[in-house]
Amino acid sequence: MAKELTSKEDNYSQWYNDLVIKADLAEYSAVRGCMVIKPYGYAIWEKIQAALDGLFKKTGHLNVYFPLFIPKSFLSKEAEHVEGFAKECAVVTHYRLKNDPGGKGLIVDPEAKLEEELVIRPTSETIIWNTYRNWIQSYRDLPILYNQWANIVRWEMRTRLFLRTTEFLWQEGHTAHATREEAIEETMKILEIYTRFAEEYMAVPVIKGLKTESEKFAGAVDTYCIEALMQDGKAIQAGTSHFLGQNFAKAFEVTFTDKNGKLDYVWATSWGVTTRLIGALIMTHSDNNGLIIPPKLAPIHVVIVPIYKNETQRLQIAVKAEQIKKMLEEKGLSVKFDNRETHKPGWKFAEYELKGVPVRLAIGPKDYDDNTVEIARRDTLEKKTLPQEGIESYIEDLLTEIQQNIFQKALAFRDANTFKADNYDEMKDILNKKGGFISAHWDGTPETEKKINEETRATIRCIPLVNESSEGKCIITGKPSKQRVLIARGY
RNA sequence: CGGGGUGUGGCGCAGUUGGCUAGCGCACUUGCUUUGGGAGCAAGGGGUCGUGUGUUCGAGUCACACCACCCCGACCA
Repeated sequence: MAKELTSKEDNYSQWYNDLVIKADLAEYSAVRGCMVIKPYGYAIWEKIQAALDGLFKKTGHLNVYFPLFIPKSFLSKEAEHVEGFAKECAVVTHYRLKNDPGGKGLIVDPEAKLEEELVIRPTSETIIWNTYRNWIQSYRDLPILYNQWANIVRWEMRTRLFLRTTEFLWQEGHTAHATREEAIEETMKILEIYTRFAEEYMAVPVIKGLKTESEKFAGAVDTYCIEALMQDGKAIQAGTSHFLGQNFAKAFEVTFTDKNGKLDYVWATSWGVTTRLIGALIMTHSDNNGLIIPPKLAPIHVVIVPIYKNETQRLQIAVKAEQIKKMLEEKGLSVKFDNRETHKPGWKFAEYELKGVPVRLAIGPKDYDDNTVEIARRDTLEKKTLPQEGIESYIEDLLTEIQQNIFQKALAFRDANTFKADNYDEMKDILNKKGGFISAHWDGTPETEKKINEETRATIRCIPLVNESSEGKCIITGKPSKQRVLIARGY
């Protein structure tokens, strides 16, 4: 009663906003377009970081940290890159404030103007490649496989919690290679890592694909992505991996001597995922009762709620709860025993459902007498009473099952909302009625792509990598097409 | 930047044609009773009504200006 969520069916976008706020993941800050990520939301981000960081390290990547500030001149060195980011850069022009002589607080000191203005990084390719120039002389210095966890600023016109904010957190990998083949291999390797992470940890099924010319990263030769489908039928890009060719090496004069003594430009990749993943996570699984968090990313796996009528029972049950908590922790699970006396059990049940804790245990007087425990799973809302004996292995298995179940559910949803369209009217009809992924033939031209976007507000999300090649005709122009592309309205 | 909307205790809102003491729900504090699906009763604390100027005997209410935020578009992960 205290916290009513707007229902998904009623207003999806409001449901999402309510959920983020009421589950205490994040809130709006005093700064327009920027959010405060609260402990529970940040805990999910930390889980994401830990898992991805492990996958990066296993494949030989190391973490570094580059500055937040980028000299303005760096950005302009790669022509397409400037074009892509110029419109959304925050710029530092001064380095000092002073008291207003008129007595009205602080003003920017006009004496303290920077000789060269600094851009707050919208991405770090330029400063990193400017630095890599000094680190690379020979093929022996390659490859460089670095990543950084950082914050980024892109001055967005319209923002939404986690999905699009002016400042956001991400990881950006920047690698340098001796050959084109090796750089492409790296690009694909990372795409695989992202796919695995999305599906195995986030339980979000994704489509691997290649971005079209007009959708690719400014400065890349090829941009690969993973695309997921949200419950409202809109697509979201969950990660990108770019093959940068020699574009940045040329812009920053990064050359190396190869085995044959020949001078060449270095080959590059960059790749990233952002706090937007949290938005995708929410929109893939959650329901009208609140969040559903996959066990592998849940800050709390199991919550234990005690139920009692008097002090004797409270103490007895607390002892039992602590025992169970300890057994579960020995299995490596994160367990919260909510023994607050300030809230009633019913309140706690609702609260942890809202927060998406995968498993809830309730122990009351009856359970105490019978050596049982009531176990409730968040994904299906099923409740069972089971013996305390062996509960820890049961829960371990249950968490695995929940992880699989929500993935399967999301996969089934995506499959049920992926449609083939063989003409333009059919496509528009699907878009307007239910949304979802539309698989259709496209003649490959930017003009047709633009027309689709302008007339339907949908975009070509990607050219799927796993794709039966099928001859067909472009749904707009009727020109021949060799394969279908994935079209959807997106976030 | 265009269109729409909202600013009133921490949150969500009501407040009539200007009228005397600014109210309701939630949250908060204290006490008692409660505790297996968001408890009940009682008592209490908390407000420059977004800002400024004006009209008026009198402004939360009317006028003008400004500011902030939210939603919908164009841009984007």
